Amino acid sequence: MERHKKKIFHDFIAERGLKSTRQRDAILEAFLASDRHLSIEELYLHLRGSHPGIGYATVYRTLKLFAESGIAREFQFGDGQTRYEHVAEGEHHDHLVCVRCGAICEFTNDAVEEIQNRIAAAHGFVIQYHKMELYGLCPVCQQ
Amino acid sequence: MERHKKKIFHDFIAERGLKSTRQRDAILEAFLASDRHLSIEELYLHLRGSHPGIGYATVYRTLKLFAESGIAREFQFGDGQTRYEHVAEGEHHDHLVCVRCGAICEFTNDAVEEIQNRIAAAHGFVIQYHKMELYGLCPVCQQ
DNA sequence: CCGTATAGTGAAAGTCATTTTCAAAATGAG
DNA sequence: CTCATTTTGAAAATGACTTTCACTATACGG
Repeated sequence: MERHKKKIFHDFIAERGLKSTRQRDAILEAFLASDRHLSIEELYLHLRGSHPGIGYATVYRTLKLFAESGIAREFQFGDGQTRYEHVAEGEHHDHLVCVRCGAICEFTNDAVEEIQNRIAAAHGFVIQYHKMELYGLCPVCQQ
Repeated sequence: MERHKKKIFHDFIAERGLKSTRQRDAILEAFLASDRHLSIEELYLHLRGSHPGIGYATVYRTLKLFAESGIAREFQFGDGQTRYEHVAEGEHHDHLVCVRCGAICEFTNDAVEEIQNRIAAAHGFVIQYHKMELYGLCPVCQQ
């Protein structure tokens, strides 16, 4: 899976005539090894340990490339920071977000996909993707 | 309905020991008379016509109060601006967003509420609210 | 290997939406 | 009306990103 994503990204790089650099590899490595739903700042701080000298701007630019290549997806949960999560081919999931501690939990639900299609049809939209987020208190924060 | 929202807001103001000012009234008026899903900038520009002199900061501050009082809800659709929409008591709706022209269309669906409860129960969350957004092409943008 | 065109990098400056600061003005309880 | 308190507008500050720019690294054609 990780090997697969690396290949996807390298193919993407090659296809666009971009170059493979130690920074991009380091960031890809860190991203794949990371928790899902990392913010750029979190990833940047994480990287500083093993690869000092990698700049903020490079992390931003590289994460954008990940998103374009399809191995990552941008996400915003209202805390003002963009987060990037891993994308598994063919799998779609949605999120539960704890309003107190910020914990993010994933779930998949087929019924959601079905509803989406019904609603889209009713309004004449051609859907490309959807987001569903449930906000509330996680088990821990309920005390 | 609008009268009702004004009352809710004034009660909220009173309850918190805040003051009622001409600016807040003007902004409330403009907000209630507006299209739904207005960004702060749009509302600000709209207000400049009838109430020049109202500052950007005041519009921001006041919209936040609307959200706190429950008559408005903050929303982000990935275009970098926060939008505020009217909240009708007891009614919840979700959105269809056109990825090309930015048109926002509302829909309500009871099945969504039911799914939400099932998923929340499965993960031990106590849900406070949810967001569901379907992104795609609106009928016009499909050509 | 090596030269070179081209892309990438880091630091710092620039954006842009939103927030805060602060001195002056308005509100409203008494 | 008085005065503590809240608001306000303008401008400065913030914070998350983006761009700029001079310098460096990559990779393809010899």
